[in-house]
Amino acid sequence: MDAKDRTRYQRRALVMKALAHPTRLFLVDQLAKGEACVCELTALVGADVSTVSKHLSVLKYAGIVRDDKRGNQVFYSLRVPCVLNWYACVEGVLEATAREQLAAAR
Amino acid sequence: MDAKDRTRYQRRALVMKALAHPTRLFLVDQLAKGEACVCELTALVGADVSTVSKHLSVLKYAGIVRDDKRGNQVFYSLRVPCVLNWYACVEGVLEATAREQLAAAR
DNA sequence: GGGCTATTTGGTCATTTTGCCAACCACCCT
DNA sequence: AGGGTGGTTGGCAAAATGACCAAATAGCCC
Repeated sequence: MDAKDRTRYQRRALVMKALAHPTRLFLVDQLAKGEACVCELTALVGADVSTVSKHLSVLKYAGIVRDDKRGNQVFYSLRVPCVLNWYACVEGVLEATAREQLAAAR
Repeated sequence: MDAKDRTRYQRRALVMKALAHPTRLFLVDQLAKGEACVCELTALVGADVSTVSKHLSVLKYAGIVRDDKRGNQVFYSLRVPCVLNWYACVEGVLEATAREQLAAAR
């Protein structure tokens, strides 16, 4: 892995890292239904506003969501919906694991 | 986000976290070409064997790779190839970001 | 058995990540 | 201007991660 590879994988990892947190996955899931303001998302998550705001800024920095300030509030929306396709794969991983554990226990 | 949601997103995050590291992304990329033993992967990564071994165990725990001990060495292979499809999306995110930054700088 | 190679595990330390609070900024309204 | 609401930022303590070394384990080969 030379220097060029390293920066390439680091950039990719930045995007993955942004999705490597339960709250942020939840936020993406909510935004899949349509844009929402920080206040709505905060209520749904059930954490401090500042916490949710920081999670959103991580997603934004990674390029996954976009923000749009309208009047008093900021609306976030998905910029790259293709991440939603990952869920099927993730569920596949989890199911395969569950199945395997069952088989091992038998 | 109730307790049930939380455990669901935590399980998903476990899979995402496993891929949220440059070295582990590199390992998955290598394994996409076919199985490889820890010694080969260690040489490719260029880090301590123990470090690579731990990265592989993270991937294994997440259910992304599988290990197979044959004689003296352990061969790892991809268990869920669908993660390879994510790269296109990640690259899409990165390209969109790059394009947008160019536009902003203009 | 003894030595050798391949891999995992335990321990330690430095770095990063998270979450909350408090303070601050931006916008709206009167 | 002054007050209220909605968000972001800075700071800090707690928790999680990552990398290396050293030690332990497992499977050859002689």
